[in-house]
Amino acid sequence: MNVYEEFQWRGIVYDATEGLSEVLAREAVTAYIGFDPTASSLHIGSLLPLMALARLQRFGHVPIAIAGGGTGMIGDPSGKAQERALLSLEEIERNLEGIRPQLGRFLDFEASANPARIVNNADWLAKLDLLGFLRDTGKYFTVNYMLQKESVNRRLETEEGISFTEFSYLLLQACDFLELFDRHGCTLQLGGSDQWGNITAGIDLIRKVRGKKAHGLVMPLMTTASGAKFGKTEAGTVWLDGERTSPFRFYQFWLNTDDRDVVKYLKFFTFLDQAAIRELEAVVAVAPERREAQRVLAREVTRLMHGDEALARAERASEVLFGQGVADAPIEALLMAYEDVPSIEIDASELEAGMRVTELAVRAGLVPSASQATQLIRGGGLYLNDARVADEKGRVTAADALKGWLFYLRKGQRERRLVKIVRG
RNA sequence: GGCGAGGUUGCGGAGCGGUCAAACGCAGCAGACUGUAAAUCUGUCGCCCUAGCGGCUUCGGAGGUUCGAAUCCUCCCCUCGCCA
Repeated sequence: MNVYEEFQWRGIVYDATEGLSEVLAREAVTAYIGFDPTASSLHIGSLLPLMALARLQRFGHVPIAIAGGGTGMIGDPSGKAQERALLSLEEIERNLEGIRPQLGRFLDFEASANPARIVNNADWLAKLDLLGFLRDTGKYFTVNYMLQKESVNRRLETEEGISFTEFSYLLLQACDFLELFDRHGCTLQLGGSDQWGNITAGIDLIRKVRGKKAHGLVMPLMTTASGAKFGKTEAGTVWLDGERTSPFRFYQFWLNTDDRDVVKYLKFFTFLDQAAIRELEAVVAVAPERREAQRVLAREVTRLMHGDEALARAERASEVLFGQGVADAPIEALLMAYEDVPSIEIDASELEAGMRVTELAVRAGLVPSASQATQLIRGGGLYLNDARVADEKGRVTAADALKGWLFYLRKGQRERRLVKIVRG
């Protein structure tokens, strides 16, 4: 099996250029994907392309990840209904620093035959001079061609329109592809399906300027069966950065995958082979309540992203918090959970006179204000140490804490906070 | 440039002098049911608190009329149609 077939059975080929399948079967190809430095961490929306690079490398091809320091200065209009605010240079630099190690996690730079690379397109885009750019690149593209690109066309129909800046984005990404073709013999670009226009622009440029054939492959945009945005939870975006989204949360996110999506996700986000996934699929069909597939998915992806140790902790914390009942849990288990669940500390002295439950919930970060805590309690959605809080005016003291030192707060089923009492 | 329609709470979309923090749908949050699922049903859904026929800030912007304006008037800004 070659990578293309691998991609196909996994369902990640949304569209590809003619002949790509043959090329991938025949030779080792250098391929790239660009990542935008719009935040200091990637989120799980980037997981699919990251995995695609990793798979390519496993099949002997050479992966290049572009950290878009140059394109990030302009802003990709693809998939965006509105013009975006420009990022400052410092922001971009900071974001790149956060993103680089995340890219590295999926790639092997030591492979002797096909080591991966990370490059920053600012290295060449920043050096372009306007006149040179207009003559060397601009001349190869008609405005007519650019207007036909969906990303541009859609924006032409909006009230806001599209700035010349973002309109030009297409050409920059085309330059990237040409540059990587020249520097590293890169002949394949991958991306989300919204990138098709940008990718084909690069292919066209390479053909016109170098007379060579390059390829593109785009992957489906992530959607969930319930129609909600993929990667968003009550708590917000699911980031790859463990500081932003703890491994515990990350693990929980995958564990909560809809039955209808789980097989798809296993194909997308794990290295499990066809047979293993088919087996899990069968379990989902016969005994969905076991959530075996979700468990495996959560385990695989968490391990990949955060490592074995963090995975073990996330699993244990999950067991304690979702298992038999926190009140009966052994102290070591609680301590362990304390490490992984969002938590705060409060001083024992603050509890002497009794603290309002509502304030405790606010302090723990479970709700933004006492008002909302009150509403939550009225709706029956706030739990203290696994018991529903009934009195919105109730107070707690150290005597109410588990083992005398821990409060376990819960909002509904999934949002949890721990509050540790410290003396000092 | 002329004529017409319009800008409402995350989105969509009612309201057109008081009873409007503003119908309804979606999204969100919580409850029931369950499998830490989906679907469904229920509640909630501007912000705050000492939770009350409570306070504060909203209906493109600025003024004005009125006891009282999202609703009326004036000017301005911005969209969308049609005509030129």
